[in-house]
Amino acid sequence: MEYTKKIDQKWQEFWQANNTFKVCVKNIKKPKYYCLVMFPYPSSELHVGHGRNYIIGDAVARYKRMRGYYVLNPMGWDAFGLPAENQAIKHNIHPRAWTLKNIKRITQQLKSWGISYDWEKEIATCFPQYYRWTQWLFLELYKKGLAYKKEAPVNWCESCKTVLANEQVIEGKCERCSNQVSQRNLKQWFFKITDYAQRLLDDLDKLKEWPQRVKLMQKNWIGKSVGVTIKFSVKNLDKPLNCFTTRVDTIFGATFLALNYQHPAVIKLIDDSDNKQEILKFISQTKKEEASLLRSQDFEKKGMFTGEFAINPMTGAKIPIWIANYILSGYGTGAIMSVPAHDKRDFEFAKKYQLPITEVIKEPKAKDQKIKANKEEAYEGEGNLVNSGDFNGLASNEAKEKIADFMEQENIGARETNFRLKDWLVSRQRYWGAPIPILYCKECGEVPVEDKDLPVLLPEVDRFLPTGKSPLAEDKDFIQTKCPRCNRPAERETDTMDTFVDSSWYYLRYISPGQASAPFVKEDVDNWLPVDQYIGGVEHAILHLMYSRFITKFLADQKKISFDEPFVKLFTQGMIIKDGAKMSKSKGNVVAPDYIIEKYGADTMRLYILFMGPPQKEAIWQDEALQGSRRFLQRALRLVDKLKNFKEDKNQGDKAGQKELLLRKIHSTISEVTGDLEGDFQFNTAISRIMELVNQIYKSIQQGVEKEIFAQAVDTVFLLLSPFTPHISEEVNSLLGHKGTVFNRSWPKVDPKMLKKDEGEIAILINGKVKDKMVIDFSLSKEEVKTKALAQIKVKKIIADKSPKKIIYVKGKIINIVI
RNA sequence: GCCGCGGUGGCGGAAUUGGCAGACGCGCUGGACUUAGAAUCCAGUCUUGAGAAAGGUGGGAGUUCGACUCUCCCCCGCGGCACCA
Repeated sequence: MEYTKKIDQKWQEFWQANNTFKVCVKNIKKPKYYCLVMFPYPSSELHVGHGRNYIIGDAVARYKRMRGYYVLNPMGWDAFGLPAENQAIKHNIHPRAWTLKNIKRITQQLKSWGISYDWEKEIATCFPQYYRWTQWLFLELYKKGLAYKKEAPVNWCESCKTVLANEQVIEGKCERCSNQVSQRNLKQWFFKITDYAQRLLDDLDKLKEWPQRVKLMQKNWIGKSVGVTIKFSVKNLDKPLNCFTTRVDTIFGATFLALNYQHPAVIKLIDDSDNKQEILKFISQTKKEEASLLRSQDFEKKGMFTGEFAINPMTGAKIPIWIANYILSGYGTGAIMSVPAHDKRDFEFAKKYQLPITEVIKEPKAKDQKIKANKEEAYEGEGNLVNSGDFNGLASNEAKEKIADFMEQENIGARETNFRLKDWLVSRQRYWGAPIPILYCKECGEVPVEDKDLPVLLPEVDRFLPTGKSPLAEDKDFIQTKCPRCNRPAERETDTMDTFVDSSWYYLRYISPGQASAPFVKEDVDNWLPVDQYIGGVEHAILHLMYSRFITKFLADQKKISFDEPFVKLFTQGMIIKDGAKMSKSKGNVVAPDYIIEKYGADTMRLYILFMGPPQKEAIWQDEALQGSRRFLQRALRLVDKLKNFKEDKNQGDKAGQKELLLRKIHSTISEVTGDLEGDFQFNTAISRIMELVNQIYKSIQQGVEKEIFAQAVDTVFLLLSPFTPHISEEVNSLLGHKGTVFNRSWPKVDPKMLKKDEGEIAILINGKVKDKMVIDFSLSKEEVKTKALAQIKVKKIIADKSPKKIIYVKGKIINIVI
């Protein structure tokens, strides 16, 4: 039997005609399994580098189905957003036309790969029937005070005349044109994800089946810090200066304060300063430097003394207040206490400006010469307190608590928790997104669009090129409307929403994609979610996966759904590398899947992609290695022909126990392949074990074996292969006389009797080195095995007159003789 | 700088409650079949060595009867964050 494109087509048509993968959400007859692959941006056609994602997902979905689950495997399009828009601009067509063209093309590609989607569940975020509910979500958040507008600095690319999402700023430069990105203050919409910071952090522990590194990345991104905010009183200020620290144990070493130039107290502090003009000059210079965002590498710490002093509340010392360019405005209070002896940044600054350095922590086990008498570097570790009044001698940990207690008692400080996580900026001054459903009325101010007036349709505009203002702002018909409260003229918000808002809830929509009266049906969503297996690239570890968790928690709080984590199990696949780089169009190293499918068939490509290496690690594409998969499939298919023409030689008998050998191999293969798939989707080893089984079948038929067992072996091979090579497996399944689709058959079962071994080969080690091997009965005792081993000729020769000191026997594996 | 992941033949990669390193595949070498090629089949393929044998999982130490696997130190590569007080 020859594997041709016709087989692919035949079975793809069969699946479509028979609705093989259609799921009726209301009718769950078996345990459900929601398998979800992150939906793509349809901004270009797919290459094999993209393919890995969908092929892994498909293998999982097909396998789970054969394991008896009712599997939902949907697909849709993250169709709004900058990537699609940028491509459309580049090709000078409307983003909608470009997007729809790509959707059509990618759909055809996915179908040609034999991906088993239930296409009736298809969604696209750019259609009004979808984004109507994205707008609904915005309004739900708005009603709860979790969507709000404020002025904030955003990333701005002057060449593209647009704001950029954080993820589009790569090393301070615009992803598209490599221009340096600057910061601008604009009035923007935010979602208050910070309200959920603690829960997003705590619930990471619930996600037992997420990769550790993704959880760590989220943890670092949330960046929780526990510490104390200390009040430093200043003579000329009516309010004290608050400084947050995680190292309150070092307070006695705080020898100056440092403020960001934007700190509200700065104006007052420098008001009477002799060199006010100089300070103002310094501030404007700092501002300029900060806007460049390119300050990471050769950033030089600079600062100026304000002329004012604060009082260290513990020592009572007068300490100078500085403005410094290394203090962040957006974190803590924008002011810090500087402890140069125990913070390397403060140390560097103090050295430069000759500020006092007071050591207050002694490194516990440090040798005397290592103690920073020479003050060449800051000691940032913990230790015991010195020069710290009543707290001398305490260990850092204990001191932190005691000093915090003391400060709270004396009202000079209070315990506080800070997060690095910032609120989520969701507005974009771009065309291709869901309009933000807000209007502005002269009388009533900011007014949400009424639910009955949704969707706020994205208008057709002629010019959607970015200018810095939303293209919607040029459409008078769009802007002008009436206030639903007072019926007076009002204007619409012209910004659109970040595409990550669209994708923060799409997994809920698949359950009832056509639902017109609600975003989803609670009962159905509760039945089908959370997603059992989510599959996608690690590049979404923080953004999309954090936003989705946030939105799910919010909807759970509103009792719209009954679960508060969207994805039970997460799998992040590695990229495909070719010629030393990630496969991408811009690098010119893409491999077109269409060509491979045309030449070798979809299953060859699928098998190769799964066989390349562990799916969670990056894999290197080698054109020649593809031949191996092809060769293997042909070799396996030749068995089907051999089986058809097989004449069992009854006279030959069971040479060398082939019957038992092959039966054992069948069952051990089933067991191992199943183990590989139940584990962390080790497709590569699963496939290699099936290859071994095929090799064994060839050996066995050469030796002579019963036809029945030969047939069973062939059937097993193609059953085990079916999640990977569905077209070929369907074809063989029907050739072997089974009716209908192979995916209605169940996964082969292991006979545990076939795994047990009564005898086998073990290695004989002498002093830990393998010297010989022997076949033994596993029921033999240690003594019997020892006697047998010592009787081996080779062993005798090596041991000679020496006597064994110790013998270790590991049943079924090794015997080690120590001499 | 901090955090995380990784380092095994010519190549992709197997093997970890410590127990025969290199499964499976690619490539390569030799042979069979063939007018010839393709395809297929057989044998070989970690290194040194004719062989016996010895060495070998980034480097160095350690624990152990036994270490790719565990501990400590170091080197290299990749990814994330990057002045978060």
